[in-house]
Amino acid sequence: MPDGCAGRRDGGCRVCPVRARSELNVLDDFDLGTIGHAKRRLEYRTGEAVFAMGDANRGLYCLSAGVVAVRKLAPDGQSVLLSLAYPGALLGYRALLDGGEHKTSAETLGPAVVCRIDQGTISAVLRRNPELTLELLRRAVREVDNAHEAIVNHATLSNRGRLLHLLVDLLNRHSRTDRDGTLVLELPVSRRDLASMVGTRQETLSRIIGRIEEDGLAAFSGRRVRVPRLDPLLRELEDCRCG
Amino acid sequence: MPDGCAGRRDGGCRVCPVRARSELNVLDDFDLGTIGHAKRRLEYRTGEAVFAMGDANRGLYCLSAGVVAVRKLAPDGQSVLLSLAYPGALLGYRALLDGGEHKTSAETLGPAVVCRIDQGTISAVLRRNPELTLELLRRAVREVDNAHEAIVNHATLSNRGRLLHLLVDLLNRHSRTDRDGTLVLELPVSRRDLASMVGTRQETLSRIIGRIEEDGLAAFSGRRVRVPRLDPLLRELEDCRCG
DNA sequence: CGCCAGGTTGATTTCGCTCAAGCAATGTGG
DNA sequence: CCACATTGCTTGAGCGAAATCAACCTGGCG
Repeated sequence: MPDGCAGRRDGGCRVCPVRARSELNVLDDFDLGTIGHAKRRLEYRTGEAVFAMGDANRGLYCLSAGVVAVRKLAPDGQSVLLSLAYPGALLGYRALLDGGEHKTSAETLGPAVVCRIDQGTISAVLRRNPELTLELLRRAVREVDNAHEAIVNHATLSNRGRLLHLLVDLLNRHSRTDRDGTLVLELPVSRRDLASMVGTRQETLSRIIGRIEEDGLAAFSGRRVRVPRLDPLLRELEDCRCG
Repeated sequence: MPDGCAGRRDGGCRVCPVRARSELNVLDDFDLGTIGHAKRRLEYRTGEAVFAMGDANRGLYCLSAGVVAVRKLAPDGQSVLLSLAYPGALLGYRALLDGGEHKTSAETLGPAVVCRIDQGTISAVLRRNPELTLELLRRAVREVDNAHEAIVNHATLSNRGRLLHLLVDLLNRHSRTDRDGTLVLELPVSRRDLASMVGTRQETLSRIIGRIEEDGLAAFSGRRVRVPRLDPLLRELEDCRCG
């Protein structure tokens, strides 16, 4: 089981420390009790699908522990990794709102725990709490902004620039500092997925990584990345943007 | 002045045929009266900015007539055309919601009329109408989906494929059928912007257009595009996707 | 031991970018 | 009314980056 005691039966959502980080934290005790009763706690192993593109909406998912990849399948079969979700993230809210099928798929990248709140319950709670709607709206707005930024990055940065950008993001998200001050990052994804996020082929990615290592910006070894100094990385990024 | 009698003083928003197509159509007469009083009708000429990236939020904009380009300025100065807005579209709702600066700019592509509802008024109306929040949420969700689709297209389609895709979109949006059955499309944007939407340089775009003309799929002449048959265009698009 | 998935490396080719010139339409000032 | 600049678009030549195809590691596993 992954770390985090979230989603346990005892106390339900009311005391769930992960839930408190999600948009659901605007709910009062009553509604938390309601969804705490109605929710189902689901445990996944690596690589399982929480939902898949084309699936009918079955409610709202609250990621309690683990990391989930949000992908979209292109008509030609190849998949594009759109984003990573971490504990506290709500998944499937888009399909919930337009009542249609999921337009993305969510797949665990490691052991994970997800709580599902069935459609009837969450709809009722939503109707009772405009606050929650507003919070979801803010979330959606952030997501639009992120997507726009991704589009702009894709249009203006080089492959190398995008990889560096992604690295900085991931470093901010989950890196620890070694005793000698180097940042250590455990990549949550495979090379293939990494390439998909950067928007290139895995072979090309491999070469880019090689060049980054030559430049001494970072050292890759399997899924472990060691970054001795963050500054040169950021400086490089600035150069990519403005040059 | 562009076509459409929308946004006139007489009757205010209540009778505005354009407003009825926007998310504001969930409001009742009372609230429509409120915003009808508070709104200001703004007339723009070609190429003027409704708001610019970095501007403080000044309320919600309802596009009444004309076409508006939504852009994002990259740090290096080049601009990326993210989407086009048509009458009935609400603009600036994202900055309104997170209370921060505009993260995109909106610029008229021709003479246009926009109604601005100041922040105080629209905020009050929003508080009173969870319906409207929900409607905006649906809108935001659609926008996320669109952005995701754009990302996937960018990752999987060729330049030619993306241009064809864009053409089909634009044909659906505003083309008229000639007497001999050919579709005639008046492009709302310059070559430069077209290139930005496709994600390429204008020179490259020019060559792609040349090849499309050679293949007899469409004839470009300035901003006028004539498409004799839609089917082969769609077939090509399918090929681009699956091949 | 052989197999296999995930990853790297190499050789080749294709594609799109850059720089540069050309061209048509439009505007401007003398 | 004409010389001249400006703008928007097209065309061309050369080059560099990345896709493609293919071979080759390397570690895990039956």
